[in-house]
Parts: sequence; C-alpha cells; structure tokens
Amino acid sequence: MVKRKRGFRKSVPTDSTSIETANKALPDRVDEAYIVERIYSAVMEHRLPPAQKLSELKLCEAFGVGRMRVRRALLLLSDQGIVELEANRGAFVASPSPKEANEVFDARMVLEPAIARRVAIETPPEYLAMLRQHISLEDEAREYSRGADLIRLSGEFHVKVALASGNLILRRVIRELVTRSSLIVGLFGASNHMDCPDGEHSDLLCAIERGDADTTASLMFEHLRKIKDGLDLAPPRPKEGDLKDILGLR
Amino acid sequence: MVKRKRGFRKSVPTDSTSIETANKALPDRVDEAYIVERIYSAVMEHRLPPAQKLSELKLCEAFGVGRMRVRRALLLLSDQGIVELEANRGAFVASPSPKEANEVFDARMVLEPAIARRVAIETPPEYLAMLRQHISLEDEAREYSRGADLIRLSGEFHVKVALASGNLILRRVIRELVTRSSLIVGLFGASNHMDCPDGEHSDLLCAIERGDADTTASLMFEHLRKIKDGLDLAPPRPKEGDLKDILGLR
DNA sequence: ACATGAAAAGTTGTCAACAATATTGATCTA
DNA sequence: TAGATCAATATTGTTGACAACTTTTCATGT
Repeated sequence: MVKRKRGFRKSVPTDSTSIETANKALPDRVDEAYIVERIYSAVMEHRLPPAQKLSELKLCEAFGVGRMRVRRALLLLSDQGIVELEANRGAFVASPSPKEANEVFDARMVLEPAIARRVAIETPPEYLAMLRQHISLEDEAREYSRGADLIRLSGEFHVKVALASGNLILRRVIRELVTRSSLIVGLFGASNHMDCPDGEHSDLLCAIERGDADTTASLMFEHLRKIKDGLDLAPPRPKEGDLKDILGLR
Repeated sequence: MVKRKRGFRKSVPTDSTSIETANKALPDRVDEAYIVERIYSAVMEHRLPPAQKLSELKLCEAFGVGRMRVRRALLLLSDQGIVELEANRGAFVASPSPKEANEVFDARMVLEPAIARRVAIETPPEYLAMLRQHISLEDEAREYSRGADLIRLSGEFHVKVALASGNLILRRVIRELVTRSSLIVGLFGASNHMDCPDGEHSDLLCAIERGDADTTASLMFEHLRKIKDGLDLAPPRPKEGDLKDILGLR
C-alpha cells in the first residue's frame, strides 16, 4: 500500500523531467494559479517537452499540495491548450498538430500587429523603459549563449509588448498564444531555429518609440511570419487512428 | 422571408433565478463544457444578472450532476472573468467595475477591427452566407420586438465575424469578451441602450463582402466606440474598502 | 426597541476511501 | 522467440463524509 505523504514541501527529490528544475521556495499558500504559472514557465523554457506526462501524484509531491489543487490546475491548463487531458489516462503537455500550429500563428499574426500598433500610438514611458531593458536582457543572454534564457526571453518580449498596452486582457491573450507557440517551436522548429531573429525585437521597439504605427504593425507581422516560416509544418504527422490509412487497410 | 431553423421554445414557467429558463433536455453526458456553455448563454441573454449567486447545490440540481462537475465549471468560468469566486462564500456572476468594463471594450477595439479586416480580405463564401443569415435573424427579432433574442443576437454577430476568419482561437477570444460585454451592458447600459445600433452590422457586412479592408476595420472600430459611448461608466462605484476614504478617515 | 452575542443552519473547502480504467508483467502456447 | 492471455499493479475518476467558514436566527441584557 502506498501511503500518501502530504505536506512535506521542502527539497523534494526531482528527476530530470520535473517541472521544479529551477528549485524555488514554494510560497506559503500554493493555489491553482501558482501551479499554472509554474507549468507555464516550464513550457516557455522548454523544460517540459510536448507529450510529457504530468502525473497527478508527482505534481502533488512537487508542490506539496493535495490532489484537488493539481487537478484544478490541470483543468485550467487544458482549457488554454497547454495541456491535454485524456480520460482515465491523465494529463500530458500538449503536442499541437501542424494544423493547430498554423492556427496559433495565424491568430498571432492577426492580433499582435494590432496590439503593437496600439502600443506605438500611445504608451506610458515606463513601459518603453521596460521593453528597452528587456531587450538588453536578451542581448546579454545571447552574448553568453544562455540558450534556455534566450528562448524564454524571446517569448516574453511579445508578452511584454502586449502588456505595454496597459491592458491586462490583451496581455493574457498573447501570453496564452506565446506559450503554445513555445510548444510548437519545440516540435516543429527546424535545426537552424531562430526563435526570434536577432535584431528584430530591437527594430520593433525603435518603431514603437518613434510612434510609427504602420511600421510597427508591419514589422510585427513580418517578424511573426519569419518565425512561422522557420517552422517545418509541412507533413501533417499521422495521428493514432490513421495507421489503417497508411497501411491501405481502409 | 426567413426560415427559422430553431424557432419555437416552449415557454415554461420558471423562477427568476434559474439558469434553466429555456428548458432544454439535458444531454446524456453533462460535462464541464456543457455547464459552461449554458451559463455563457444565460449571461448573453441577460437571464443571469451580474452578482447573481450561483449556488453549487442549485446548479447540481439544475444539471443533475455531482458537485465536482459544477465546481470545475465554475473554476473555468472564473478564469474567463464571467464568474467571481469568493473563498468560502461561493460563486457569483461577475459584476465588472467601470475600470474592467473599460478594459474589455478597450481590448475589443484593438482586436475586433483587426479580425474584421482579416475577414474582409479573405473569407470562404459559406461564412458570408452565415453572416447574412444572421443579420436577417436580427432584423426579424427587431421587427417582432423580441428583446431578449435581439440582445443575444447582437452579441453573437461579433462572435460569428470572428468565426468567419476560420480561426477558432480568434472566435474563442472574442466570445469571451462579448460575454463579458453582455454583463457590462447590463450594468452600465443607459436607458436608451442601443446594444448594437440598427443598421451597423449590415453596413459592416457590406464592407466585408466587397473586400474593403480599411473600411471594415474602421466601421468595426466606430461601432464598438458607439456601444461603449452608450454606457455610463462615469462614476467608479466605491468598493468595500473605500469607506474610509469616503468618510475621510485615511 | 435596539444592540450584542451566541447558537443553529446552511454553504463551501478539503480529504480519504472507493470504483473504474489503463498499464505492466508474468505465464502459456504455437 | 514471438505473440497472446490474464492476473497484478498503478493511475485516474467519483463519491460521500467531514471540517471550516459564513450567514441567519434567536435569546439576552441594557
């Protein structure tokens, strides 16, 4: 019989796939939002690969929390397309199909230029400073070849641009899409993957700073198109049930 | 004349707090998504007013479901800003503050013109037909003064425009915002509330049909601005803790 | 009559046991 | 040995009981 040990929340032994790789002290009160947040981060940093099993028990131990909290967090994540729930089989990090990948980038190419345009038109100076600082973080990560950080920062830039609109709803929408994009890049990124080509974030910010709305929107659009074109979405991977088709047994 | 697809609804007397006002046969398998869907609809039709208590027990009875399902549905709804969860007090239909209301319409005025523009540029004909048909439904509801239907249809039009992009992510984003808008209109709508001024949806569709992207985007923007201007967002209602301020006890 | 406070009732939050399903592993057969 | 069959194990899904908290009711004293 397995006895459930609940409540020890310090120095839980974690394997390489653990989402607690970057061990942080857990907050006093771990709620669903916190678990969601941590899984979000792990996905953004490519520490949680697509299709990774997310066992309830392991999550319970990792966060020192009862099963209910974990299940609620997984439900929220599945509602946002970050996690896939399979009945009686459990939760897995989502592995988007090429079709879904297309849809995500399609949505981003519609939404993000509009948001960026708005930011270019009117933005409090403190947000511009934040974006500048972020870009220097990216430069630093690139200089020291800190790949994991660069991946995360590249995504976060887009979230911060949305945040610069001052509208948390827009930030939330983009954050969801950026996180899913992180999974997509992990799956379909070609070997020469430039998640966010070098100078483009800087160019974008320049356009924003000088209030050039049209250029900003178009730079954002092209930027996203470049990322998408860098993916290898051609072969729609067969799904489970398609074996019959492949073997000509229909 | 317009053929009404799903026309008659048996008028069943129900108490005012039931979300099952429009009694439908429950599906065999009621899952979280279904409950969420029904509450969405009830909010869109202004049958569920802001701040309405959503008791777990009553929802369990209404849907013939265990408490777990209801709780999971409420969690999803709260994540989308449709419902507010207060610890140990339960779930209430959200009643957005003027600030939140501003944020919602602000987001819509950024996103929806961009989506509409995209629809104007390229849309499968079947979607255009769907939009035309929808407008005739609106006309019919207006002609027969079926207010509840008109409210719902006015919101649904915006969702369908997003759907016409062929991108379900965009549809989902807009649906969430439209539903929250429904709450906002219920709270702040002036007496002469024109949820969606008469001919504007039709004008918008015309611009879409002739592929005039710029006009489409600008019509959508102005349309939303008009709706927002029709709201009375002036007096930021005091919240709980502000009593001290009011009484000058700070 | 009013305010105060304690008990009662009702609702939500949490947990643990149980049921249902999936996965693993051992055994058997051709 | 490869494959199939079936028991053993592990994981997830569900339910009901109980704890924690809030709201209501009611008794008491001024």
